[in-house]
Order: sequence, then C-alpha cells, then structure tokens
Amino acid sequence: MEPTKSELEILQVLWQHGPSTVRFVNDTLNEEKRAVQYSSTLKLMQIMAEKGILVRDESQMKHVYSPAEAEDKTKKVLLDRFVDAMYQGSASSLVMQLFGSKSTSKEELDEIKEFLKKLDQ
Amino acid sequence: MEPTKSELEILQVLWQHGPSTVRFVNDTLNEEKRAVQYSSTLKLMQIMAEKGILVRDESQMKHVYSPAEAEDKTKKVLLDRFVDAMYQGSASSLVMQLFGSKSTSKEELDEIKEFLKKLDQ
DNA sequence: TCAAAGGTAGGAAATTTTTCGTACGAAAAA
DNA sequence: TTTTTCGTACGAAAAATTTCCTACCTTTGA
Repeated sequence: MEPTKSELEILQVLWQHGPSTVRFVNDTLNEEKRAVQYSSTLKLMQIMAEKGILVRDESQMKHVYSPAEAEDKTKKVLLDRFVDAMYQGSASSLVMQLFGSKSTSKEELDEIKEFLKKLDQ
Repeated sequence: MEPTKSELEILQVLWQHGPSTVRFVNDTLNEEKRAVQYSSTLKLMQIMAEKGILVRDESQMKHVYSPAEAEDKTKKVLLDRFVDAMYQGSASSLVMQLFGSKSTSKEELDEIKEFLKKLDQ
C-alpha cells in the first residue's frame, strides 16, 4: 500500500527505534519533526493498523506498534517507484543526478565503488 | 514549492515533451496514465501556474505552459528530499538499496562506474 | 479510597488535493 | 450568417488526508 506523507514520518520513527507505543512515537515526532497532538498520532497509527501498514500488540494496555513489512522491502518499493516516476526507470540517471551536484565525501564514494565492484562477481 | 502527486504527473509530461497546451497534456495523461477530464487537467495547470510551478504564454488563444524551474533543478530537490527522508541523507545507502536487489544491466553499471571515476578528478 | 495521570476509541471537523459541471467567448466549418 | 467545435474561467463538489475533541477505561500514587 501507499503510505502518505504523515504515515511515512511514523514509519521512520518505527524503523529507527523499533516497535513503539503511540506515546513514544508522538514524543519523537514532536522533538524531531513538528508539533502534533497525541490524539492525532494515535488516530493515524490506528488507521495505519487498519490498512495493514502496521501491526500492533494489544496484549498490554499500552499497545505496541510495528511496521507490517520489513523496512528494506518498503523502502525498495518506494525507491523503485521514485525511479520509475522521475527517471523513467533509469537507475543510472538517478545516480548521476545524485552525485552530479551534491558534494559527496570521498569515503562515501569509495564505499559505493567497492560495492559496485562486488556486484560484478 | 512542493508539487503534489498529480502535479508531478503534469510536470513529467512537460519535461518529456516540452512546452505544451492543456489539450496535449490531457491527451498524453489519458494515453499514458489514466482517464482524466479535460477540465480537471486545465484546473490543475491553472493552479500550478498560480503557485508559480508553471509559467504560461497567453499570447495565443491556446495557452502554452512550461515548467518554471529547470527539470534538473526540480528533480534534484525532490531527490535530495527523498534521500534525507528515507536514508537519513546517506546517498550511498540509497545506491546500495537501488542495486541490492534490482537487476541492473552491465551497461548501466559500467556507465555508473565510469561516471564515479571521473568524479575523482 | 479516590483523585490524577495516562491510555484507547470514535466521531467529526478542518485542510488539502482532485475532479468536474457549466458558462461563456473565439475560431472554424457549414 | 449560423452552427458547431474548441478554448479558458470559475465555482463548487468530492475525495483523501490530517487534526483534534470528547468519552470512557485502567493504572498509579497520595
């Protein structure tokens, strides 16, 4: 399914910190992103659970939510969609744009080269 | 500014085909994407012009619309935003995910390697 | 024991985005 | 000239997304 913008923010918190309560997610959003009411975050996470984007453990009073799909899988889908929409599916176009202007550290570049070398084998 | 999903579809048509009339954009959307009414496309492009995402030439009866910003610039902004949101700004993480599972042609990989090599100089 | 704090549920409102009906003018065709 | 076609403008409706108020229950601690 297609996470909305706000849903993505919540997913990011869960990806970074692991399964969490609404309270924790809400606090994190307020610290790291923007002011948002507890009940808004709650509602959104409930909706995401209904949609199947999140699963929740209700065995305790404080429900604990986790992403239903693996982080990598979800990101991959979104990335592929992005590449298709923006670069007609051409991954190399994306890479060139990515490094074309942005100053990337030498370490990062070396890391990528190393990675690409291994792909050949 | 932040193009919405539908606005991005329109930008893509303009990027691919150059400055165009509403009629042309609408036909293209209907062929390549999905059914949509002429007046919907018109309205959206008018809104985009108001927002400053598009500029239009009204000297003829058939107004001709173009993107206000260069394609590269807009894509770059969206890409950087995507990297920040999804990969905490780590371009290499993105690249690894990109090629981690997707089967990429050898030509494309070589192209990227060549590109990266040049970056060093 | 009982007030306070903190949790979920649900509905409704607000906002943003998208869609389209309709009016009306200009151009083209009959 | 008259009709038909094709264009823009505008407003409003519809749909999707986001926000938050309020009710009510459980736990905690005074």
